[in-house]
Order: sequence, then C-alpha cells, then structure tokens
Amino acid sequence: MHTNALYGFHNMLEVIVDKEKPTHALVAFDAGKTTFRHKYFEEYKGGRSKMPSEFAEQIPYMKDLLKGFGLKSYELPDYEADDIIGTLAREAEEKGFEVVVLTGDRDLTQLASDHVRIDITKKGVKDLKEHTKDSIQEEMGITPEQIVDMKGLAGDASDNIPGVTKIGEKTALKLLHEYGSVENLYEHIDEMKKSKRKEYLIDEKETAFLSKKLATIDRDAPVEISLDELDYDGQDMEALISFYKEMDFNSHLSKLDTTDYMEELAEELTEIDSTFVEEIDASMFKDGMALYTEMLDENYHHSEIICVAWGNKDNVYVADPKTVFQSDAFKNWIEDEAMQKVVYDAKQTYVALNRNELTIKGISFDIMLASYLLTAEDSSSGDLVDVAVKHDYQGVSPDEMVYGKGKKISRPEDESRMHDHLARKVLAINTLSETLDKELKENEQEDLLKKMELPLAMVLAEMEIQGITADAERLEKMKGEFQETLDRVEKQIFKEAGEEFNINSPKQLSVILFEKMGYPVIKKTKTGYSTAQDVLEKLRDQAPIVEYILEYRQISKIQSTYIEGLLKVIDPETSKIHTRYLQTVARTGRLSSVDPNLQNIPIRLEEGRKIRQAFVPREKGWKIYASDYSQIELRILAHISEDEHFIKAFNDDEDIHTTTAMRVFDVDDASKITPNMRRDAKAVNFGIVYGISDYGLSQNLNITRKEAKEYIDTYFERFPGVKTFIDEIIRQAKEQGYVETLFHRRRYLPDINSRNFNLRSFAERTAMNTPIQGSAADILKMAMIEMNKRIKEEKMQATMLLQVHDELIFEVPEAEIEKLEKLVEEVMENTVQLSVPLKVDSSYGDSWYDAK
DNA sequence: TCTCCACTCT
DNA sequence: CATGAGAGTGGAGAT
Repeated sequence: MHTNALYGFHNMLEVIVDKEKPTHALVAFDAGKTTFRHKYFEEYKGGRSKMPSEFAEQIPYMKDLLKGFGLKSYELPDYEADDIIGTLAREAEEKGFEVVVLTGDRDLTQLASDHVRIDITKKGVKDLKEHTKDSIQEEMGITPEQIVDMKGLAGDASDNIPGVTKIGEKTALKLLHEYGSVENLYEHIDEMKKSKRKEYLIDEKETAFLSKKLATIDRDAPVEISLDELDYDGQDMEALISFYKEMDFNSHLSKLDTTDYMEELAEELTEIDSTFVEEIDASMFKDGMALYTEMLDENYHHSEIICVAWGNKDNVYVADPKTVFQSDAFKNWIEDEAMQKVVYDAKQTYVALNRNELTIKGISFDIMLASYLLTAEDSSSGDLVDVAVKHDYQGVSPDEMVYGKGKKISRPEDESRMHDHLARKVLAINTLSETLDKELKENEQEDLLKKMELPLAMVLAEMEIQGITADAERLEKMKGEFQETLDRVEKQIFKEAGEEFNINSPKQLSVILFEKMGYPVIKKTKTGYSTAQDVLEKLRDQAPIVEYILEYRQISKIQSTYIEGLLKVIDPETSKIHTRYLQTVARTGRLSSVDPNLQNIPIRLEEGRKIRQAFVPREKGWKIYASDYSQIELRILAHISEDEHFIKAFNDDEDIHTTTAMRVFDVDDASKITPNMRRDAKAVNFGIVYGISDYGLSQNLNITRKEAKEYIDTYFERFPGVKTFIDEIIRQAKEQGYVETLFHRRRYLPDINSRNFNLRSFAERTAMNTPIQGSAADILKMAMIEMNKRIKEEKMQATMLLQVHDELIFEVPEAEIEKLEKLVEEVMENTVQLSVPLKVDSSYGDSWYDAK
C-alpha cells in the first residue's frame, strides 16, 4: 500500500500543531462527488481526472491518523470542505478567535480577513506561504472578497468554472480596478465603450454571475458541529502508535517518547524460555539448530561479537563469547559439516566466527538470503526484525530498542534484556527457516538459495577476509600531486569568478555561474539550478570557468573518495583492504560493495585510473589478473530473445556493434562502417537493454528526437526477435506481476499496471532490464562458486579477490598464470550454456592498473 | 543525522 | 509529463 500521502499529511499536521499550538482545530473533508453547486452547473469541476488509486487507497486511513493526533474531522453532504471551513472560520472570527486555514487549495484565499489567515502549501508540505488580507491585496491587487469577482469574469479552469469569453486574469483585474465587483460592473455596463469585450460581457452576463456564485465559498453552510466541540487537547498516544505501526512509520515511532511504547511492546511479546549458560557441553547441540552471533557495528570485519545464541524450538541457549570460544563442544559443533545450522546472514556469521579461529561448516539455510530471493526488497538495514516482520513473524524487537542508535549504540545495562533479545532472534530464525523454505519451493527457488546464494556467501566471505593489498605510500604520493593540481585549478576558478567561494558547494557555485556571471540556466534541480556535468559541458564554449570547474570536480572526487577514502580503510598491520559485499540490496541480483566500494574504482579517465596502481598482489613477483565477460548482457539478450540475427552474429564471433550498425544503417559491408556509426550503434544497443526512449537516445547521441526514433524503429525492424522479447516480457509482467531471470530469480513489479505513466514506464523498463542484468549476475555468481572450488581442487595459490559485475580479479604467482588463464576461461565460459557462446577477455600486470 | 547533489563504476 | 538499468561515497547544508 502507498503511504506517501499519509506521510505527507502527517508531517503537515505535525508542523502546524507545533507552530500554531491551536486551542481548537478541525479537519474538513469533501463529503462526496456532488454538491449543491452541481445543481446550478452540472459540469462544475468537470473534466477532472479521477483520483489516482494510489491516493484513494490512503484516504480511509486519514481518519486513523487524525485520531492519533487528537483532531476532529467533519464532512457535510452536498457541501465541499471549503464551505465547512468558510462557515467555521466566520463563526470563530465572530467569537474573537484568531483563525488559521491550512490548505493546498488557493481558492480558499477568498476567506482571508482581519482575523483569518490562509496558509497555503508551497512546495512539499512543510513549506507554507501565509496569506493575509493585506498580503493578498499587495500581491494580487484586489481584496480577498474580490477573488470571487475575478473568477466570475475570468473563470477557473481547474474547477471548470467558465467565466466570460476572452477574459482572463489580466483583463479581469483591470475591470475590477475600475468597477470593484461583478454587480457594479453590470450596473455601469452601458458606460463602457463599444468593443468586442463589451459584447461578450453583455452576452454572457448570466455566466458571469453563475461563475461568481460557483466560486463563492458558502459561509453559512448548515454545519452541525459547534466550536466548543473542537477544542484540542493533544495527541492520543495509543491511537498514534498503532497508526505508526500499521504504516511502518518507524522514524516517527522512534521519535515518540518510547518508554511507554517499549513497555507496551515488551508486554506484547509472549514470554519465551531460554537459558544463559556459563558452561557448555555437547548435549546442547542438535542438528538443524539456529545460530546467531551478535555484533554492535554492521562492519563485521572489525566489530566484536558481544553475545552468542543458538537453539531450536525446544531449547535456546545464550552465552558470552568468552564461554563459547573456549568450548570444545561449541567448536566441534560449528566445524561439523554434518550438523546443519540455520542462520541469519551466513557471510556475516562466517566472518565473525573466522575472526575467532572457527570455520563454520554445514550452514543449510539463511533466512536473510531466503527472504531476499522471495521478494528482492531492500533488507539492508541488517536488522533481523525487518525480515521477520515482512514475513509476519512478530516475536522479535528491533535492535534499536535494545541497543539504542547512532553514536549511543551500546550493550544494554540490563544484560538479561540482550539475552532475551538474542533468544528471540534464534527462535525467529528457526521458525522462519521453515516457512521461507516452503515458499522457496513453491517458487522453484530452492536451488537458487542452496546452490547459488548460500555457497556464494561462503565464497564471498573468503574473498572479503582475504582482502586486497593496497600500496598506501603510492596513494600518499598521489595525494600530494593531486593537491597541487587542486590548488592550481582553484586559483584559476577564483580568478575567473572574481571572488573566493566553496567550489564543492553546488549552491554557491550556481550563484556564481548563473547570478553573478549570468550564464544561461539549462536545467533545474529540485532545490535550485543544476550545475551537473552535462549542463556545464553545454556552457563550455561561452564560459571558460567551467573547464576549470569540471577539472576541479574530477580531481577532488579522486582525492576525497578514492585517495583519502581508501587510505582510511587500509589495515595498517596487513596493508589490506577488506570490502563487504552486500548480497541482498540490488534488486536485480547483483552484488554491491561497501566500506569501501571496490566496484567503482575509476578507470575511464587516466587521472583516476592511476588509483588502480595502488592495488597490488600480496606477494612480490605475483600478478593481478583480471577476467571479464565480453558483452555478457547483449549475449543474454540474444539468448532470451532468440533473435536469429543476434545469435548468428555472436556465433560467428562478429563485432556486435559493427553488425548492429550494418543492419540499422543498411550497409552490406563491415568495412564501410565508420567509427561514428559504430559508436551510435553501440549507444543504441545499450539503450535497448535499458529501455531507452527516443528522447534519451537523442540526448545521448546529440541527434534530433526524430532521428533517434528512426534508429529505434529500424532496430526493432531488423532485430524482430528483440522487439518480440520486449513486448512479451512486459505482457508477462503485467499478467503475473513479476519477471524472472534465467535461474528463477524474481522481481515483483507492482507498478506495471499503474495508471501513472512514469511509474508504469519505469516498471516496464525494469521488466525488460531485470531478466538481462539479473541473468548476467546469476551467471557470474555461479562462475565464482565454480572457480573457488576448482582453485581449491587444483591446490592453486591463486586467489579470487574481487568481483565487479562482469569481471573477476585475482592475484596469482607468476608460475600459475598459464594455468589460471585456462581455468578461468574454461569456468567462466562454460558454467552456463546459452544459445550463444560466452566469451572472456583476460589480462594481468603488476597492479590492477596494469591488468589492462 | 538526514537529504541533496555530484561523481565513480558495470 | 518526463524521458536508459543497477549500485556507493563524500561534502554541503538543512533538520
């Protein structure tokens, strides 16, 4: 369910209640589609499109939200919310109240008076503009009362109020300055000079009066709620908490004074049995038990285990790490492959135990991975409770409740709270492993977990622990050099600008560029002028300063993120960097890499590429060895779409972009394809994979939209299989609500049938891209598992270090290079058989930079 | 501490 | 009306 409108409405209420501190308050709703105004004019508010279902579905919950805020709401048949507001505002003002009307509707400005102020949302919901009688007079040049006269003459397109032909706001304003009101205008209409306008006014006199009447808010509606009933006395905590919980408004939940809430939560959790043990014996371990190792920091490479729990539905044991890691029984259990263990986050568990000299074997299920396979929703917070709640298991609390959050994260003073928390996690893992296993089987995704993600987790754990060696001295040296460049470029920018400012601040930069120096604004962002790269590039010819800015930005990114950033994460003892691969964030099945991200080390531009010189083998004389799949996504597209031309091109080992150019530009000889034609064809190929529009392609290739459309049309004509694939996959997505990769990885697309064009288009592009990108991810994952296995079988010293979406990076002794070359190609090219061959390109050198 | 922008990668 | 997929990080500025 969408909750965006509720969220926005909530924030608005929060701001207004806090700011205005009302003594009385009411929220007015429209009662229905028709009102008394429709009796005069059937088409009133006609032509409005239906309320989007995303919004409509939220309305029933508004009442719950209001209850939580302790606010009354009211609606009146045949009247609009405006009339209720108008009537009560009048009454309140008469009784001496100061009234504030909060609305998103400009029509209400007509209610402004000496003691009635109208606040209208400007942007978002928190940004309000106050309208008083005087400010309206000043801005519009008329009094609030005259607003309805204005609409009588000029009409209002949004409410379908007709007004008088040929009279818009400007003319209406002029007429009102002269005559004051619609009534007075018609009293003096004879004095008006003969003109077309006069004829219209005379002909449409009735319409003018009708329009005014329609626009006028009824300030005498038969409202049956009295002001006394509207006194406001604060939030209803119970109602608010249950609303927050239902809507998953966790940030609001945590903002509340949580002491009461936590007590309530604790009461909700049924008592569970667990044993805190100080001595461990073999009888405490059974096949199929769940295991959980608690750490306070998400980076398990550094964070210490603070508590360990294990067990099944019969017995749950909790123990201190000290106890656990001294126990032989525990070690025997962990390292016994035949004793199956169920966990939450297998990779984290592996690494954490590994740091305590234990190698866990026999992990048979991981509820985090299973949950990710079932829904591919973000569970990156790392908290088990998210997975539990998603699968309707209510028996655990969020970590935040036990340990606190942010800087204040720590062991609870009452250790038994932590023990209870962990015991609950163990029970959750036990229970959920059964339900999720069943669901995986129903989706034919069991292999995906047990043969792909789970074995991969073990491989990734080894890679992360291994780490890649980084040359800190090299980085330090580069840091000095880049700093010189930065200083030099900075001086030039200040000289051009005529003043000093923070170049890193887009806000300050846009003031310099677009206000002080007066260059044309090409694009705007949500918050101001865009100074993005593509914008600056368009200013290049007229603005010498942008050349320097682009250079400054490029270098300062290298400096802050890659040099200083990497230096911070090199282990000073071992000179190694240990990234963490996140296995459950990318919705396509790709991995991501954090702390640091080693999947986006610069390569495109030479200055940045030099960073790769700092990534070196762990032993002298060894090499960094890199293998990447050539065109894997297009090959998968060829395979899935079964497009005969695509398949033939790959089977004949043709240059795919050249072949595409030949077909799209209708050239029969490859030698007649110019580099530009090939470049364009390449852009089209990529565009197709991502579901580009003609607009996007035109921007990309700097051609007209029409030309881009022709490219795309011709492409589909010449590669009919691709067109069929796209149509078919979208149809399938609409029908079943999800798409799948070649290996049954699923992605649900709830927006695929949305009436919102943008949401629907986005879902359609996802429908075509996910099977391609996701299948590529699957293939590399399988290749990694196989590579890891083969390297061990062959007892090689070569080590797999990194994965970058379609490539694998190894470090290898010189003597093993040839063997590795053969092995990598064999494994990567043959782990999966498609209807086109998979091809791998490899290279090696003394550093990652040199492996090109 | 969060959000936005700009930059990096496949 | 907006306009090609999937990611993460750092700095500025707002909250």
